[in-house]
This record gives sequence, structure tokens and C-alpha cells, in this order.
Amino acid sequence: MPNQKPRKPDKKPEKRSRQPDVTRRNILDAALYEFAAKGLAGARVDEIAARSGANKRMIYEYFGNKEGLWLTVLERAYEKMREEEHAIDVARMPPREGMRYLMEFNFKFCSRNPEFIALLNAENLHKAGYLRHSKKIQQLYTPLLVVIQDLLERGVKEGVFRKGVDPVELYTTIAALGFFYFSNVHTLSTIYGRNLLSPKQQKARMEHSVEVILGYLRP
Amino acid sequence: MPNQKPRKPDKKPEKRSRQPDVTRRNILDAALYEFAAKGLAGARVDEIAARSGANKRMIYEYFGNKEGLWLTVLERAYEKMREEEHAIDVARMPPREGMRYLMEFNFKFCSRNPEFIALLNAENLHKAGYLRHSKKIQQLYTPLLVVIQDLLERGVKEGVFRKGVDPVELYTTIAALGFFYFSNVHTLSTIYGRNLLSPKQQKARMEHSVEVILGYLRP
DNA sequence: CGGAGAAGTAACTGGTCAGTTACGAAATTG
DNA sequence: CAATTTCGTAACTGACCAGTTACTTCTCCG
Repeated sequence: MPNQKPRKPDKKPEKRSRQPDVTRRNILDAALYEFAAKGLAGARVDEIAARSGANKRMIYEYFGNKEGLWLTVLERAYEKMREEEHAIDVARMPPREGMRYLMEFNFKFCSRNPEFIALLNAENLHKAGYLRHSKKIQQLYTPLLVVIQDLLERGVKEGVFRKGVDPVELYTTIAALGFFYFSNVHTLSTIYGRNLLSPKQQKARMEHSVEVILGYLRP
Repeated sequence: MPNQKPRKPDKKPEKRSRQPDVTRRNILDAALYEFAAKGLAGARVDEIAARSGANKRMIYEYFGNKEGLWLTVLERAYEKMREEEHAIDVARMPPREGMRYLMEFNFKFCSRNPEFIALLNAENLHKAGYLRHSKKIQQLYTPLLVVIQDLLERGVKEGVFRKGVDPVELYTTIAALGFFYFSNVHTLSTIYGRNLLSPKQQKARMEHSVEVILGYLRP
């Protein structure tokens, strides 16, 4: 089986090498997987190189060192979340529906992105030392908080929400209800003796979480 | 400064060496510190030896290897929590007070024991592989769940709680509201641009958490 | 006191891993 | 088709680190 694929240098380099963007992206994907599975200290650069199909030299050329790679992966994960969150259009929903939607989105996002959770936990182990260097993160959540504020105000006006709820506290609570469950699935599953990752358990948990939020918000 | 301390072999060996229990305990304390700070992969056995004042040989004699040490530290942490939780006497409190007390205890425990949180997160990174081997953990939470069930039933009977709340879901929610905040303090502090570890922020957060639980539980 | 065994020390070992380097192959450019 | 740059490979290096070993010192008990 001789490889005569690259014999055709037409204007569109469809397959094969010399595509830095693709290589870069492959490295980041592999790194996300490895970091999420083993943390920063446990992850192996050789493993990332092997999994990405690239090579260590490329990794160090693109990202400098292991920590540089970590920071890039972390920022990329946050960006992904922002993008998805950006797609939320809650502003014109009725307050209660809007709040339910927010909670469900958050829950499902955590369910779909366990690597994101592992990454955040690892970063907290490092006391957010890397995240602090990323200036763009800080204003990332403002739009979401504005949306929540708006929902709260409209809810109060319509008489379906209680007064005096702080949007930051509420957002933290929403995040907590989604995040904690998936962050601690394994120890919780062990303690309760059930598989909390089963769709049935997940659904029940999401329903309960929505109920907690909406129940609390009643006037 | 010649050391003539150990020159007195009276019946009570007050200070100094040859006290396996003390050495063992020192190692566990040092290991808790190191593991909580750096995770299993990041922790260094040499560092634990140095910090404990003991020696690597002792560590391997007592605990076999690094993983054995990890498991022992983990179990010890859970035991500590159980002990403190055991001291809770909520059974004869009025339902709402009891629930508030539970929530506050949980919150304060997380605040007081950041190592416990780090340990749990690391163990979840390992998919609870170590915890699963510890049979005694599984039935640890049953008494607490019974207490919650009792509170809920009395609350319903007295007309201060809503019906149909699942005690397991509720406990998970209580745990989430306490745990998540401290587990993610650093990234949250970075994002919000405030120091969430300040007593003021902690107090506000605890009040909010209690409000969420009690607000949700209203009939 | 003296011998046995437990507790402790420090140097060592073998493997692992982050980061480097020397070199080759392909592609782009003129 | 050279020359230059970009991409890729694989072997290497030096540090680090889990676990071991050879040896010393203390304590206990007869």
C-alpha cells in the first residue's frame, strides 16, 4: 500500500500534513481530554502528543510549555461555554419559563461537558492562579447577570417572584445545583449506592433543581 | 546546646521518639495537607515525610505505598465528618429551625475544612475508585437521611413544609449549596472580582442558601 | 547490662517525564 | 529546480521521584 495521496498539489490541500491550524486544534483536543482525565500534574505531555497525532516538539513550539498548554485549554473551555450561553434567548420569555430554561441549560451543559467540570476543579486546586492571568474572563459573565436581573425584575413586576433577590447569589445557586451534582457524581453514587449518571436519575435531579429555584422564588 | 532531654527514662515517655502512634498520626496530618494542596499525582512523598518530621521508610512501613496512604487519609477525612455530623441533634428541633441548622452546619463544615473539599474533588477525578473499596462509607449517610426524612414529615404535619419532597434530593441540594461555593471559591472570586472567602461574603452566602432551602420548602 | 527487635536515617536505584536537539522531509517561493 | 522555511520525527538529557536498602540508634525486657 504505497501512499500516493500527496502526489496532487492542487490549490486545495485537502488531506495530509502542513496544516498548522488543524495540528494545533488536534493538540488542544487531546490536551483537554488528558487534562480533564488526570489533572495538570497527572497529565502526560507524551500522551497528549500521541493522542493528538502530533509530536512533542509541536506542542512546545505552539504552547511553550505544559502550563501554557493548560492555560490555553482552560480559556478555550470557557470560550466554548460563553458561546453556548450566548445562544440563550431568555430575554423575551415569561419570567418563570426563562428561569426554568436557564437552570435546565446549565444542568445540561454540565452533563454534556464533564471535561469542563474536571478542568474547573483542577483550576480551583491551583487557586485559580492561571485563570487570574486571563483578563477576558472577568467580564464574561456580566451579560448573563444582566439577563438574570431582567428576569427577576419582570417577575417581581408580574407578581410571580419574591422581591430582593440578588442576581449574583441566584446565579451562584443555579450554577451550584447543576455543577455539584456532576462534579461529585462518583462519590455520591458510591454513597447512595445508585448510578446517578443514568438518564432517569439525571432527569429527576434536574426536575428537583428547577423546583428548588422556582419554589424559592415564589413571592 | 547539648540535647540531654531523653536522659530520663521514667515510666511516662513524654516527649521524643519511638512512639509509633504519634508518628503515624503526624504522617497522616502531613499527608492530608499535601494531598489537599496538590492532589494525588501532584503530592510528593518526600514532602510528606519532611513535613511530618518522620521518614519515608516509616511511611512505606505503615501504609505500603502512596495509594495506601491516600486511601487512609480519605477514610480518615470521612470519619471526621461523620463524627461531627453525629453530634448534630436536630431530631427534637422544630422543622424549620432543624432544617436551617442542618444547612448552616453543612456550610460551616465546608468553610472549616477546605482539605476535605479538595480531597473529595480529587477522589471524583479518580471516579471514586478508592472510595469504592471502603465498605464502611456506604451506610454512613443513612442516619442523616433518616433525620431529614423525619424533619420533612413533621414539617408537613405541622403545615410548614410542602409535601412530596424526596429526602435524598434535598440532602444533595443542601450539600450542593455548601460544597459548591467553597469548591469553586477561587474561580468564582476571579469571575465576580470579589474575595468570596471574606467573612462578610460567606455570611451573605450562607443566609441566601438557608433562604433558598426554606423558601423552596414552603407549602 | 546485653541482646533482640522496633524506630529512624540517609544514600541509592531504576524508571519516568518535561523539555531539547539534531536531523530529515515536505512545501512554498523565486 | 535550488533555497528557505515550515513541519515532523525520534533519540536524548537532566531532573525528579516512588520505593528500597544498608545501617545506626533507641527502647524494652530478661
